[in-house]
Amino acid sequence: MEGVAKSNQADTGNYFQAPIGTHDVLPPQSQIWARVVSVFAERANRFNYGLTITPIFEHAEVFERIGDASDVVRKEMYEFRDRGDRRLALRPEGTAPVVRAFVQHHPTPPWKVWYVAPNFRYERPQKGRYRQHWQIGAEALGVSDPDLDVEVVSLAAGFFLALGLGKTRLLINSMGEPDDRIKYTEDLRKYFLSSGANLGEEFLTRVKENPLRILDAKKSEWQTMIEGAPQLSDYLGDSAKEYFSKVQSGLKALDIAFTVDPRLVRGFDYYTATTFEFVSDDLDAAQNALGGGGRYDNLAQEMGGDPAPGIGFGIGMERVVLALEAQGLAEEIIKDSASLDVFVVDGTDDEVAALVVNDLREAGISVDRSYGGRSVKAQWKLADRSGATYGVMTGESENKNNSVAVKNLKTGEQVEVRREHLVSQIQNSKETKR
RNA sequence: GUGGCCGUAGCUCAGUCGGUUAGAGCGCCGGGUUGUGAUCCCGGAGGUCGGGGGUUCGAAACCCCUCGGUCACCCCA
Repeated sequence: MEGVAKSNQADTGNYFQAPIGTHDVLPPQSQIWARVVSVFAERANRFNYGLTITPIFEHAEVFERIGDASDVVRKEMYEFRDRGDRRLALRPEGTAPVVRAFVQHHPTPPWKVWYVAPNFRYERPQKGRYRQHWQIGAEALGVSDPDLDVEVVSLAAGFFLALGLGKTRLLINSMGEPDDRIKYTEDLRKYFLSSGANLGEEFLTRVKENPLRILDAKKSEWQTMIEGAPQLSDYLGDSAKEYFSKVQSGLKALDIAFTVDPRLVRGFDYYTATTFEFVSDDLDAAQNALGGGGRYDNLAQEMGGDPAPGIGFGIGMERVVLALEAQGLAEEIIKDSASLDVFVVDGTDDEVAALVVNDLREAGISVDRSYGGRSVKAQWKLADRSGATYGVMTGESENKNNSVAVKNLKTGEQVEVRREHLVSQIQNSKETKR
């Protein structure tokens, strides 16, 4: 967007809605997000990865290190100058800030961290692709060891499994060492120029700028030619080959299914050696990647730090949620997490109901009530709709006995319970339900 | 950035070839006697027909612009 906006949005009254490509996540949908994050956090903890929180914006230079050939940097960054005339950018991806933090703080390797954070990319939104999207991810820095590659992949794979997304497929590849890749890129360019010279301007531009990107293009006219292209695997040096085969045997040992995809090149220039991607067949092919990552052994150095290898991945929150919905798991999660134990109906004019609510809540029982002085009938209606297991009502006659009415909203059965026994009674029934 | 489709109540949608006060289901609020939900019955609130301009005696419907959504490409999570 250059210069002044073409039209005055105030005319249309559309200022007060979420900006294009962003959205609000509200209850009960947000329960799914909470579940996804907690499942990941729990697994990250088991793998001894610690939560890391980096700024939502960084100096633009941090992200420029992820590659000049990538569209994310070239045309999708939310870049701006602050009042001190610093060039800043909203985070477009999760790895660069973590590497920057590693370079800045010199933690003892291996430095194993996880994060959940929003990313920003200025692009046309569509299903599963937004201007603000959340990624949940993990990075392990300072050590180059195939076992660590396997650990990182296994963290992600186990996460999908724990969520019930067992059908997620894992694709892996090796980008080799920088020299291998340079040689390969040259040959690839030569091949494309000789065999695809008549495929148009767009094709030629890409051959020039980043021939690797042609490999995963979706254009059907290009497919035959792509299939005949030289394969990166034939260019790997001995050490890269050995590393990659160790990663593969490590995955096999852990029973993690994968497919080697020689055309998996991924979006950022910083990848070296292992790259991987998790795809879901439940999502449309246009954005079926749930997550992906790889090794970036030169990135720390490019940020001015001492050479330090690293590997990590990012998983798209919105896409995981889409996959859960496609699998029919989303509703289940929402149902599971909406568990109100008690709804209190206030049948008197005093403070008793408020006290009952408070006693139950302090005892760890989830409780709601109505406000605004509604009729008892209306309150029972709300109790029903709240999904609570029990309705508890205060009333004149119960007050005389220091008791409340407790009604099982599923069975309709109702008993009078003395207030000093209420908490233990509800707690016991919760226990037996399990 | 390019192209296709779409925009009527909180939600899902109907609205015939342009023709009076724009409808339904669900949801929401209230009532069906004095303190009891789910079913049933009755009533009610809620709409600048995304916004602006135009054509017309007359526009939710037709045209243009714009905002937004959606899908595809590019690219990516």
